[in-house]
Amino acid sequence: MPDRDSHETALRLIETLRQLPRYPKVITPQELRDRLAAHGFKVDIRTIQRNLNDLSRYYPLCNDEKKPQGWCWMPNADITDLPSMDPATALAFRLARLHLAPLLPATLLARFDPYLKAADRALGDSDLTYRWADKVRMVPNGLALRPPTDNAEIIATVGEALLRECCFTARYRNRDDAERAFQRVHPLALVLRGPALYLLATLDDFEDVRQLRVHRFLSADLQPEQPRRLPENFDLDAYIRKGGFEYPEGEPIQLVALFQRGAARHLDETPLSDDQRIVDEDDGRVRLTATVNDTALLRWWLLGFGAGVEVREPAALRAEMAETARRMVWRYRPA
Amino acid sequence: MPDRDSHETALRLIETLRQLPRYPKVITPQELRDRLAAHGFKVDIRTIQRNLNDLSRYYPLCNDEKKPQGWCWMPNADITDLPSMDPATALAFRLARLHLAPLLPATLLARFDPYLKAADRALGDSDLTYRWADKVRMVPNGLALRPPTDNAEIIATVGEALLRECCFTARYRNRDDAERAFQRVHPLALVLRGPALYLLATLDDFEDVRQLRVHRFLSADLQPEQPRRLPENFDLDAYIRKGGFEYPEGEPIQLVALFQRGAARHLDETPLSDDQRIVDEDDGRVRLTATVNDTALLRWWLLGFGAGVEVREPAALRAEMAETARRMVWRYRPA
DNA sequence: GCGGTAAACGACACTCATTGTCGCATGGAT
DNA sequence: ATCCATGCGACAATGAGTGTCGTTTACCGC
Repeated sequence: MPDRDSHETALRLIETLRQLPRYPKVITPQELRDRLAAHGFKVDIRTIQRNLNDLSRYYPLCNDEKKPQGWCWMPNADITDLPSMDPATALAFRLARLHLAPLLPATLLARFDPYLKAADRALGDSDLTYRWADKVRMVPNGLALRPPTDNAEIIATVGEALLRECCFTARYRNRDDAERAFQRVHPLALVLRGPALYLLATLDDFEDVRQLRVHRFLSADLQPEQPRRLPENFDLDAYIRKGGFEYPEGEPIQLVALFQRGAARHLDETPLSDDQRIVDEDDGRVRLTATVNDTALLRWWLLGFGAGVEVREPAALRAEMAETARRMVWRYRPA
Repeated sequence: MPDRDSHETALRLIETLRQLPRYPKVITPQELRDRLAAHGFKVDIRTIQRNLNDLSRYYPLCNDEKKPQGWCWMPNADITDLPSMDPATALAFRLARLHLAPLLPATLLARFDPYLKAADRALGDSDLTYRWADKVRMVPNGLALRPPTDNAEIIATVGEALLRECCFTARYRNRDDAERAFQRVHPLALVLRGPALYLLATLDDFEDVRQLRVHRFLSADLQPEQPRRLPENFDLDAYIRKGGFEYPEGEPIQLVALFQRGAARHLDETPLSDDQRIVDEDDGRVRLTATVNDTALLRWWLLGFGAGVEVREPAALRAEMAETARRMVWRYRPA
């Protein structure tokens, strides 16, 4: 792309900044030369050395003082977005952060911090001294469970192995605290259930698909040379649908239930299904009709209303609720 | 910052790209000159005009053909991160997206798309043809309610008014479908409850704080000149704590409950509280002890287990659960 | 329709930032 | 100790980027 007014230098410098990895990883000027050449920038190594030194005066770059220099962004370098973040996106990040705080492992959540900082900066730039902190909140509508503590490196390794479709070696702590070591973990998929992160994988030479809690790994080391083995006919969606994670997908049913008016209020605004209908009853309750899947979660959700709901149809579900209620009473029978 | 080897041009071009807003907004070369000058780059307007034309050959920029040209990034322009996204962050975005899909209004969720694209690109760059799509899933651990449909412009306007602490005019549809018009909405805070987004605001000349469902706004127009009025002694946290959103914060209690073993399994890994303890009982159940807040959500969560849980302490809560169970049975009494 | 104003743009010459080359210093490996 | 690769200072060449100026274009008020 050599032309008059091409700003080739500027474009190359931007590409240089893009190619630089963040701290733990580094890149040598030689490698950088190849990468840039692949993007159409053919320059001398000397120029790249100079550029890196120059750029490091304006951006938080650093290099290990090794012989083939390894350059990288400093670990806490701010993120610069092109185009930079607009207020609406900044708001989305703020709100997302509120939602995610109890849902994502802490180390993954921390990955968003530079973006949140970018959001604040994007706002601060335009003479708005204001901060979101005083202006957005979340009111939990579920019980806040503590997300498991985790290890940043291990999650990163597992994610990278999954991505690169290679194995990793690992030590793992069982539910009963027994420690096991695996020579080859063949990662198949990551599954989130609430805040819990599961890895589906086959182990060593075995064929069966196992669920491993990511936060139970004690160590994980990438084996880039060891390609992952994929079991024949593995179908992630089918695995989940069939109940691999305790929540098998149920059949669609036509739910009819009577709610106390207050209890069902927010159903108006966040409906259960697209075809949901709510009509007033004579006794002050409301009748909800909706097509939903017949799952354990549905029961759990209905039970949460306590005596605030009465299932009318289907009859089987009504019977089940009634039976559950009787067993609850029995639980609390006087001794 | 004029110096030998300063790469002043390149730095200025990067800053130019940063200052360019995304599509609906535009910036004129004149304004750009002032902005750049504020960052220490003093150049002729002619140069900026040239730069913009040059840059638009390499980046998706466009200008309305108005007389003072308005330049901007094209609406679907990809995001370039400096430093670019690493695989672990890309993974975090993927997982976050899974969590957020049912929680954020669609138009806010869409704000993340460029970042997800950047994530894919970051991976694709390093010869990994691989896509996350087949490898990450979420298993919902709550009933999936439909997030309300919303309007991108209205959310953006509300967010911006909140941020800039100015009013906006609006038309609003009440719960009972009556339409109201407000000359001045004074935005105080945004509150998320599940997927529902509420604006706390005072209206026109009134002093009382109202809750407005953002997705019920029919229109919203920013009034940048009209500064927001803040009621005296408004305390967002206090407002929520006192039950402004139906979930008043309860007193800490010492919960003791017996769970069926299977039901409590995941409590091991995502505890209720930091001091939670779980011990086996003789009858095959487990005894959970934890300090939690005595809230409606707690009841709702406990009820969800149906007969799978028995609250032992505190006595008041036990009595309440027992009473609820009796009323449930009564609900389902044979006609 | 018409003149006035402001912005955009083409042309051009100047200059200095950027680059490749070369030579020397440094440091690790054989 | 020697060799090789790398980093870096110096320097000269050149051409990219800049300000200036003059012309063209579009818009606005009268």
